[in-house]
Amino acid sequence: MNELDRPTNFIKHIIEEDIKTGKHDKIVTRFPPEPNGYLHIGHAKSICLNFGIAKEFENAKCNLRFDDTNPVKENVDYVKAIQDDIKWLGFDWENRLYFASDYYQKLYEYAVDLIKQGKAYVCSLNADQMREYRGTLTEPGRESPDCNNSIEMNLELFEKMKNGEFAEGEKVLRAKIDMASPNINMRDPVIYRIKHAHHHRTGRDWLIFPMYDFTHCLSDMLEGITHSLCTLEFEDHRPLYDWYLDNLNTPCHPRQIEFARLNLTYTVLSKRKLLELVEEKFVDSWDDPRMPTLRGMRRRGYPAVAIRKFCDLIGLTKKDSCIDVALLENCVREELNETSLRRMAVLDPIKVVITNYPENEVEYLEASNHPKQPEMGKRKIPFAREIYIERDDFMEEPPKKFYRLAPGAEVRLRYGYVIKCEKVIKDSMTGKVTELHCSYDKDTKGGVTPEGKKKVKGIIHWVAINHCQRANSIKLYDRLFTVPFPTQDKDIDYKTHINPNSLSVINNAKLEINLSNAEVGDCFQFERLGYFVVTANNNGYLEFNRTISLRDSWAKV
RNA sequence: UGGGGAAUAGUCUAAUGGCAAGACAGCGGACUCUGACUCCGUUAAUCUAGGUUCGAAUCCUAGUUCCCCAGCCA
Repeated sequence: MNELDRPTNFIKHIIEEDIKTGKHDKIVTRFPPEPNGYLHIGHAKSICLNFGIAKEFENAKCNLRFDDTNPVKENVDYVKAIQDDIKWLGFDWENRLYFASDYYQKLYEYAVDLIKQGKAYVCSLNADQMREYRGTLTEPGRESPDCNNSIEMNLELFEKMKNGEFAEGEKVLRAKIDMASPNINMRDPVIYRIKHAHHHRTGRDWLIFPMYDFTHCLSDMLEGITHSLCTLEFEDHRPLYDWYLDNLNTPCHPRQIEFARLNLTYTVLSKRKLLELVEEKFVDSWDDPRMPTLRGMRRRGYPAVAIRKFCDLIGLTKKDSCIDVALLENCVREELNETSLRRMAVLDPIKVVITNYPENEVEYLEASNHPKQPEMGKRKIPFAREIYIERDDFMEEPPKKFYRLAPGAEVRLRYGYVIKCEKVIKDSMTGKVTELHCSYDKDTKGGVTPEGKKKVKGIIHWVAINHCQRANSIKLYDRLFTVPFPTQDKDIDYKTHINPNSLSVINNAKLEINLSNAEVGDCFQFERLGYFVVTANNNGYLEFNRTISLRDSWAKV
């Protein structure tokens, strides 16, 4: 590690220190998703952190562990999708795939141990009563009527819970800690609850399920996790995390460290809200390219490496923060700029006839696949008398500094000739411009400016009408919300800020012919427009998503 | 108003008692067969008030603001 690429954050400092002092000679982290939803960019922060530590430090590993302790919310589809997303992001848990449900038997035994020590009891209070007994933020709670029952009775009742002899909600197992604790998590928290539900891995073998706090610390311990990294809201669960480990006979005691979760401008990142967007049809699905899910971003065309780069750049602290989505977009552009082949495409075509160019002639102009990377090669583009240009690249009454085409004005066709607009033809009914007649200067081919002629500043993209490929659909995506902080005002539903123009579909785009054999997943830069990914090509039936536009300093003025 | 956390340019992150630095965003310019990319320049910050110290973003005291916690969710 040299000075420059030393990725430093407070957690890595702690780990470095733990290695230096000999507290640990190997490091184990874990990424612990609950399989009840799809992964989003916020999870990517945690994945990059945990797996990044495993990559960065010697003798370090990161486990993937599904935190599957709530059978009613979880299912195998999520389990599969999550693994798929992590692989796509570029990380590997090798043979260390674990499930909290694998530990159910051991967890049960630990719970029995707690009962035998007189530190856990079966409680008959129902949910409402328990809430009442718990007290409030400012008032202490009251002890459960069951908290002094005998160990024998508790063992027997817990056994019955396990055997399905009680209905859901009838009993719970609770830790006996302190009903007057200022930390509400310590007021005799629930350890096990009854759920007569089908679990995606254990089926009906278990009818009682351990709660997060109990499960998580013990799973960490069983796997020999050294540093258990989680988000800030678990900070006041740490005393409970430690309590379970301190009160059970365990070979190690992982350290929980909390960091701030990711927030991004112009988006929402809570599973609940994302689910709402899907269910209420604001987007098509979890993998809609407007979603901040990893699947959505993947479909949108975001490269995994760009997301990893982003996660490196944003840093890691305990401060609540909101990252400007422009930083993510910058990472995407930076990566795509390096790797994408250049092509030409006209999204909103207007016909141009080059009146002094011979009819029926076709010539093939040479164009480079990447202006800065000659090793990416060249290709030929057919040019003829009739072409399409972008409607935006012509203005009848251009403002100052408009470098493109206008009546009497000259512009260069990218990789081709300089043309001059001689005549504008309009629809007599609507007044809409339907066609432009231009002349070309044959001495200007391929970027040449003849001696004594003034250099033309404007350069526009084009395709030849009879030698192009239609794009059946190009989806243009924009930010999902119109305001940077959609959830900021608690009195206004964040969904009122949804951008009505977050998706527009173009059905009449014309592509350079070289795109006709593009393959699904290929990314291209359409020159002057943006980066586009191929989402379908069925014998010339072509579809694209626009991943992101190019920066456009003209649009600003 | 109980407990737990956090405060550095517009945003995010460094600086661990010794020149407040970097990225993104913004602005200006150069370059350019992409109004892209690249390059150069530039605006802009230590929550407040005291204290310790030759010296404080950093240590101490008091305050202010913001976030989290009362699921048999994670």
